[in-house]
Amino acid sequence: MSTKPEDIFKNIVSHCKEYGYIFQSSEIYDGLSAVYDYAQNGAELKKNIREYWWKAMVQLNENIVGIDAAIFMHPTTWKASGHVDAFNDPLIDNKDSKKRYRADVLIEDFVAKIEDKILKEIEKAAKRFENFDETVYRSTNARVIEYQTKINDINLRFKTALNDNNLNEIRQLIIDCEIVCPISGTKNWTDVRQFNLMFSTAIGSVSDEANTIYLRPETAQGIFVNYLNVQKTGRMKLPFGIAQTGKAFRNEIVARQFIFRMREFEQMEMQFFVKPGTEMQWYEHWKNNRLKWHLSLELGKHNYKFHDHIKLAHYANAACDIEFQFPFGFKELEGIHSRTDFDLKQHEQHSGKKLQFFDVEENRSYVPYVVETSVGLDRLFLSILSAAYKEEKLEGGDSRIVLSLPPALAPIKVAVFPLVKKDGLPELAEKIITELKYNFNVSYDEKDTVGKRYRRQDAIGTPFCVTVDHQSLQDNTVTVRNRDTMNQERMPISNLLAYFEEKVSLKSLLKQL
RNA sequence: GCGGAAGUAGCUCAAUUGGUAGAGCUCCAGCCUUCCAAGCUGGAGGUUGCGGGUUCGAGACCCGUCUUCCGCUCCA
Repeated sequence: MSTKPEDIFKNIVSHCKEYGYIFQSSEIYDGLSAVYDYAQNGAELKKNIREYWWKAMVQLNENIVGIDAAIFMHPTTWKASGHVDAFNDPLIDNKDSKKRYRADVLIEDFVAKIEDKILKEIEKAAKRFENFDETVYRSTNARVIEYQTKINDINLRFKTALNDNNLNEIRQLIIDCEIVCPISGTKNWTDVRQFNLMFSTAIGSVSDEANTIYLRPETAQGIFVNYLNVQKTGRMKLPFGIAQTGKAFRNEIVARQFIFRMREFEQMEMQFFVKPGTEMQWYEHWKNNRLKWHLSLELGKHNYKFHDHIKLAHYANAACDIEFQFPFGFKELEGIHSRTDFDLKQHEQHSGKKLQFFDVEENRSYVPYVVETSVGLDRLFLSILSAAYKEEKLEGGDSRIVLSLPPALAPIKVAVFPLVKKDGLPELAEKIITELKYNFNVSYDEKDTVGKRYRRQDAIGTPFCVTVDHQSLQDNTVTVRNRDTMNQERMPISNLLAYFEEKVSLKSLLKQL
């Protein structure tokens, strides 16, 4: 087992498979690229993370409610959000420089270059002639006319090709224009390919273009389209938030790094609706609040940092990421964006419905501003797992692999062992299991030496092991072994429930917030 | 998507020039009865990712394909 930093990530990925956390999707059919399944332990951990987030957002904040909107949404939703137009780019690669370009941008840049030439001609002419009339010049100068004709031809072909979705024609246009790659200077182009970031499918049993719907690329729009419904039926007043967890789907060009970037993934988002003008104050509030939530997991303060966006998306007036130090470097974990009133206004326009809030104090209606917190559940899962994964060297040359998961998030909270498989010890252990199983996920193991059983539980991150020995039969006490310290403590069986309740429940995490 | 590398048991890896697919760990059934892995016996587990080709013979060589890793590229 190597401890070189570049190997740690590989080891974590293997560990995930070997101990039932994450399997590749459809593995028996050679797998499906960038799609993964959560296994028996992974599903528990993921569920616990989701629950912690949900309680921190919804249960602890009186003015935040949660919804569960459908993955299928009316197609117009994605026109309004900008996903249909903004993310359907025809792409082309130069085979020599290996650089990728948007085919439409290459053509537009080429057209812009010709237009520059026309402008230069006009500039020169304007200096030469008095009483210069640009319109006349444009319609009479042979060179300008030639340029303009070329532009018109290109634009016509380009427009037709786009409308017909004729990717071959777009490529031919690039070749005919003799457009070269600015890096390699060659015209050695691949085919033009369309990358649709959204997955589409057909609703209804008869396939028909009009029935195309998309699998949502983000959960946020499910919140925006329900803004008014929730505000009215929940009698919500600004500022208030709507939270949601759920699957989203993106047809990534390159999806890699295990579960960090998957085609199907789960988001945990909260859209916080505020009075315009107060958004920066709430933006700061949620930045701090969300970082505090992450730090409560005690995975190391040094593993987190803010990354402010300098280049903002079209809908935002402030944005930052909370980044986490993954084994492959600092990467985005959660985004906090001040989205202005962009989304609600877009939906107002496309739906024709007013999505406003009546402010009693000001006696007027307005479209609220939105501050968004959006965290990837799968990335959060990976961050927790990779921080928890430890290859320890113990005294005496021993080593062990332990997942030091936050106890409240561990898939199994307590394992119960009979020290030996006889003398009535298994029976007493089973009795303890029965007492604990209504409160916690518990596990029983009687196979192999007790030391081996401890290691097995360490590997899946079980925070506590209870061992029943011969003394237990006499005085009803057992030993409780701590995963991280490996220390043992003897206590009465009757104390176990309260002891574990304090150590492994979400309550202790929530109280830190 | 491009370039490079890889794919053999659940895991980690062997298999000389192309010549009978193996080990350790894990797992299962027992033995032992032990508070921190690696004691003993037995057992299960493989069309060598998949498909084709060359060959008397392919885990190895060739072609295709799928998946993974690294770099580039893209990223709401």
